[in-house]
Amino acid sequence: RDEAALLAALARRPMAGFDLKPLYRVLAAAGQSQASTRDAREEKGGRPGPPEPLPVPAGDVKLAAYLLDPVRNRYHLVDLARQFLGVEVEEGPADRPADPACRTPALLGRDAALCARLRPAIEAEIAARGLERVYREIELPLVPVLAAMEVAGIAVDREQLERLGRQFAARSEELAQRIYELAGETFNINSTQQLGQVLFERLKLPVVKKTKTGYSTDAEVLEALAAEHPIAELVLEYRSLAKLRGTYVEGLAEHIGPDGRIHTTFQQTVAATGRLSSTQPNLQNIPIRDEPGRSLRRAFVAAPGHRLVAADYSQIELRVLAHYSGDRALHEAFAHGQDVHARTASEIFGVPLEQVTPEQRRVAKAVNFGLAYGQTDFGLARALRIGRAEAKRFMERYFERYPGVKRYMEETIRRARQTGEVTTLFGRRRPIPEIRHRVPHIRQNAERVAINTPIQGSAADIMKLAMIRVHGALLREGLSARIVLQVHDELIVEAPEDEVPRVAALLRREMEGAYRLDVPLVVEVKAGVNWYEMEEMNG
DNA sequence: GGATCAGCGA
DNA sequence: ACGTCGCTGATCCC
Repeated sequence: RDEAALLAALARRPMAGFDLKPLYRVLAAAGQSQASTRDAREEKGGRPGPPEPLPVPAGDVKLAAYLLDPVRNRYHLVDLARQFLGVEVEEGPADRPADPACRTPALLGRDAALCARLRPAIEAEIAARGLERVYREIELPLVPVLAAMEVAGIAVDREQLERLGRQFAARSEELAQRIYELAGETFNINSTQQLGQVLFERLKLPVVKKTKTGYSTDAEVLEALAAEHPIAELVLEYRSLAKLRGTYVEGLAEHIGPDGRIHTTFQQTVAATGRLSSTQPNLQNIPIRDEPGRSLRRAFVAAPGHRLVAADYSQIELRVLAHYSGDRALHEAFAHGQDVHARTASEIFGVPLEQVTPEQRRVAKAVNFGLAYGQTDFGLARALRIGRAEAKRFMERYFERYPGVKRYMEETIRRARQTGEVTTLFGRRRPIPEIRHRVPHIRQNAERVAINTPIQGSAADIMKLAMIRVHGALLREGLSARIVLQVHDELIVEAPEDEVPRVAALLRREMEGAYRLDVPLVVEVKAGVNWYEMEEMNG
């Protein structure tokens, strides 16, 4: 009653504050329940009008502080007060939202006052550092979008999840028994310590790699040991099933709400590059590469009468690289809609595009990927399991054929060394003080960060803009479809069946048009009743 | 509670 | 030293 009126009043007026997304989440949830009662009332009276969109926040000092220094591990009001106002205070409700004890009128008022004093100070710094656009045009407008996504959540088929859990458990049990037989004793396979004793002391297998504290038993090691002893392969499969059961089946089930949906939290001030992250649970790392992990995606479903529509940017990071570097060959590949990995294979192996073999393409793909991360010949050699000299030849060939890319990378490092930071397309900044470090491996690590951040960060800028556009367009066009997930280069929308064609077209239009690069942005759209089986909707 | 190891995604 | 950015679970030790 009073609360509903208060929320309605808040929802009408742009607000400034500290970490507004949780409040927006409350407002979005209130708006949603209001809309559903209104729809029920108007059931006989024709179509309901579009819902009132929440206003873009007028300011958020936490977001501003993140843009000023995206590498910090926290953005507490007390730290900002010290840094920008020179005042020393104890933590209040803004910094301890989970602690009801500090939610006193005095401290609530104090935090509000701190916030009000901080805003002009921090926003002046935002303007001075050229961060006005990324702040006003990206991060602030994104707040209501993320809040709406979190409130929407994604529907999960608990039965399906549990069915998979039972399958994983049965196979897991089978593997454990065979592992104990081969080991000659039972032990905790999940314990790296105990597993190390079994493999390297009891079975006397060769030690290929060590960790700080003992034997390494990671997948790379076990794959090498597979040639020596049959236990290794069994442990590998056991491990992957243990991962699926613990992290995904049980971990996800705990987060299914009374509405049958999982409502993740998108973190907007965590990733140093400007990406979002997802927690409680993380829905940005649901398995896809291999079965049976991939089958978990069958448990992510559309509500009855709905479909999931997934739209992903094709090769967005390489397109950003093409844009930044101006490299002719890379431009040409994208301008002509070529398969870039095949094109790269054709360049480095010196064969016509049509004669590229799958193996050559696989190698080229690894080179293309590694590039954006500043991978070395050593790393490429390990990834492809080839010799270092051969890897070095591939990389040299690559840079011969894409000289613009080489120039761009050298220039990026040079500028980073000069300024101590790198920036993205939208002017997002990341300081990299280590780029001048005298210890080579620290400096080289900084150089990789300098190469990767503008690429990953610009792709993040583009995706965030696209999310704002898609959310706005869905509301404007009076569609009921809603964005439910973002996975870095992919958006998942839940749409009523009859809206699917319009939503697919809208996603393509708004995502491809989010930003104008020197090469086209291309979006691939798929739809289905769950996140596993999706049919392409291109054309 | 925190460090370490491991493994999932883009 | 060797690939960027994240998050979570299990174990082990404090």
